[in-house]
Amino acid sequence: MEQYLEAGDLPPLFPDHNYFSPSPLLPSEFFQQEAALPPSSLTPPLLLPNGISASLMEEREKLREEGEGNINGVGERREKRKAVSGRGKKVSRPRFAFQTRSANDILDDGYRWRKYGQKAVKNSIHPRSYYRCTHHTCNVKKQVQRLSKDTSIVVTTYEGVHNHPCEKLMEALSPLLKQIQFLTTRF
DNA sequence: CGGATTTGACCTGCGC
DNA sequence: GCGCAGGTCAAATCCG
Repeated sequence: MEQYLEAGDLPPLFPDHNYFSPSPLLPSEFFQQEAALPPSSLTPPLLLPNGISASLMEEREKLREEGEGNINGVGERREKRKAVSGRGKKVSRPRFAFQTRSANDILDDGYRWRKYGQKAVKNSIHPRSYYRCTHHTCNVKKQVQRLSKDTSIVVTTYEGVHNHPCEKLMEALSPLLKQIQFLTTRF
């Protein structure tokens, strides 16, 4: 389900950024604002990019794990990709996007992200960056792109839901939790 | 030295 | 079938 952002349903922890999405927008609507992208290139709601299914992604993950330890050549990689292509049905993943007005591209949302790619976007001077959550069991992704129309605005698109607590949030809360625990045992 | 980032190659889907 | 654009991979490189 492609989600709208409701008031009070803000993404977690944006200490240094001015949240900037007063009206709910779909991810595709954000990119429609960005005239850089022709409507035909907009990803339909809830589908993975390029129509890759979640099951296909899982299969690729498995292949990557199996291939761990040996260095795969390009040809071998191609064979493996061929082996998993065209299978699985399209499974939807939750996606939502929002805008922030910030000089910094990287939002501190409390989660840890590893950058795995960057692509130049057509008709836009700013590249789009691709990030994956570093938590080993979590395959949430996000895309970060600065609007070419208004370069002070960063559009972040999240894909998937974290299956683990936010590290920074837990870190911030732990002294408080300890104190509560202490007080409840005393009284 | 290990984890994160960079970056060119590659894959896939889509429109013509 | 071909070319283009978006998304991903993984070797090389960087950095703490």
